[in-house]
Amino acid sequence: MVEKVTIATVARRAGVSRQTVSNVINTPDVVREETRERVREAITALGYRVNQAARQMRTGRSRLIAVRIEPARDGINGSVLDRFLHGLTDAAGLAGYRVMLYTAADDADEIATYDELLSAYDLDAFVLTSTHHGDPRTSWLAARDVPFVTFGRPWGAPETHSWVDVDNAAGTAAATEHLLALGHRRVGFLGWPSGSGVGDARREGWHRALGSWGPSAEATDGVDSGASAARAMLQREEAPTAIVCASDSLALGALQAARELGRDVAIVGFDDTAVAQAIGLTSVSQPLAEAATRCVDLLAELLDGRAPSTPTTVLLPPSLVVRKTA
Amino acid sequence: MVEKVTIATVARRAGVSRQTVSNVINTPDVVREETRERVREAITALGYRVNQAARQMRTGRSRLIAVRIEPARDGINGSVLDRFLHGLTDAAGLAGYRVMLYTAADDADEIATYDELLSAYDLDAFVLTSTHHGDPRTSWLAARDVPFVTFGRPWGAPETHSWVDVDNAAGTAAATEHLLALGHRRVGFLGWPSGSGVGDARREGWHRALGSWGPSAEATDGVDSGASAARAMLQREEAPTAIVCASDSLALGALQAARELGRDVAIVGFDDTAVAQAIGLTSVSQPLAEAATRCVDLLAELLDGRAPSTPTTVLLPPSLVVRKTA
DNA sequence: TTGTAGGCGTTATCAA
DNA sequence: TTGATAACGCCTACAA
Repeated sequence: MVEKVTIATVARRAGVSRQTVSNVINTPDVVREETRERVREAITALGYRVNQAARQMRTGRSRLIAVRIEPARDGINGSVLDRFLHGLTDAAGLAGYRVMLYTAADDADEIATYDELLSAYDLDAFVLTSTHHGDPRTSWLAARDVPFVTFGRPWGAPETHSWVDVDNAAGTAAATEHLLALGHRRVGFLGWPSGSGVGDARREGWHRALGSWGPSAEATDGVDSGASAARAMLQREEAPTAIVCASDSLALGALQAARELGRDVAIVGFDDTAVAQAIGLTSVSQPLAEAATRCVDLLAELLDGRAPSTPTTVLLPPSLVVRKTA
Repeated sequence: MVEKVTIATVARRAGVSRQTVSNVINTPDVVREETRERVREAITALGYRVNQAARQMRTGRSRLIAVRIEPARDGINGSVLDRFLHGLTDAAGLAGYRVMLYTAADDADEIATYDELLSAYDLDAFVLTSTHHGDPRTSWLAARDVPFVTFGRPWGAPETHSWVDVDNAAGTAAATEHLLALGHRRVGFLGWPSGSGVGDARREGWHRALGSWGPSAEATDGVDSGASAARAMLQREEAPTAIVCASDSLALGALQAARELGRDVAIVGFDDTAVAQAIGLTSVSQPLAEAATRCVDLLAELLDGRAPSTPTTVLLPPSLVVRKTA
């Protein structure tokens, strides 16, 4: 084991007090240039690094942010969170923060975890994903003045906190416009049952781009339910020649239905998951790495106390990845 | 902000000294039952929780373990790590540890990160994934007496540390036996170029179950390269009627090739990724949650100093998920 | 079995 | 501009 290098070691080597070393690290401009240089040399020569635990004891801040890792329920859509997490870890590292993971079975469980993480580890902030209507997590955190941002807007709630989200409606709108440009006129929509925020926005984008209501159907997320809903839609009169779907799972189902029926239907999915890449499904892609970076930016603002009085909101445009199915 | 509850608050409320409270927490058997109960009541009544930073200052241990989150390079295989991470976070939580994430561009970068995490956060241990031949990470950690386990055996290196791995050969062997039981006699193998440890083991399992060498081909991982390798294999004389693949990506490629050629070929993939689930691909599934749990078990052993003198190794059997393609 | 004293490495406060 | 001192919350050693 290497001899532990503390601020005292550095101070001795540079011939200054510990406090001066601390100042060089935290408030460099208050130290005379010459002294500062001497201390910096000592720091690099000794390979000194601030001990976070000790710093945390004094400052009450841990430079740790927490995010929940959800089980990949669907499998297909699981990798979305994965990519977001990677981006978050990268961006946080650049800003001098580390990411801690936790799991939770539901909202109540998650709130209990906040409580524990906060008192045991002095967590600096949280990043919440999968926001939804009536989300109890944000108000719990807000009531305790715990800094946080959400990836996903506060559905149905007042915008009292900063958030980052992807413009879901713009995504399906772009998909619809792409299909219209290809010459399709009867562009259908295969979405989730209404009430889910994200799902409603995706339907809304399709409707807006179409300028009217085309054929549409609802199905819970999944390949099989998507297939049967698509089958029904394709067997109606005035069946669509193209379908915009709320997810890659639904799109995959639609693809199966079209194939079974021997119909040539253009299909666009959402999320650009691995499945889409693998089978050549045209899909709407969320800028997850950028979303993660923006989350960290907002968090850093909050933590540095330089946050504007009104919460910042960031709406990122998705992009359409055109492949073989449309 | 709620008033901070420290060990002193608890001591005051229970009418004992701080030391007694500490004993109740860390060495309960040394405290008289009656006192212990009184202290415990105070702890729950006040909602007291040990402050990890302060504890860490004294003990030098952080109850934090770190694991690298890799970018989902392939997309298809990316979710494997995701599921492992989720299991790890769960298991670690149960054992009183938290998981910290980091990213790294390559082995050297990862080693630099170890150094930083160790001195700044006093990390207790690391979980390494994606072990490979000539892996410099394990020796770096071992040289510094840093506790770690690997998910993946030490390919080509002496077994000087504990590891958990999935029996890759058993997976492809089970796939091959399944195909033989279905009546196939010419069972081929589509794998990665030799030299990759995991890939070689998967080929070996196929060979072992077959009892001889059948038709085989090599391709770098990916749908397209898998498709062209499979196409070539299927166009040879004595073409296989079934193919065991080293990954779902390759399997997907093989599926495409078979369809193009109008051939009815049974296909089995590896990893049971989202793609396999979505398209009904029969695939070998790794018990990732269990692998994660075992990693935490081994780590806990190491950290509690109750590790056996020889490293423990755990080899988990994968299972075959039979779907439509075989 | 319980209590007292001291120190882990850092930074805030205040004095020089 | 720099330095001395105290304190963050906890645990180890030792004394009672």
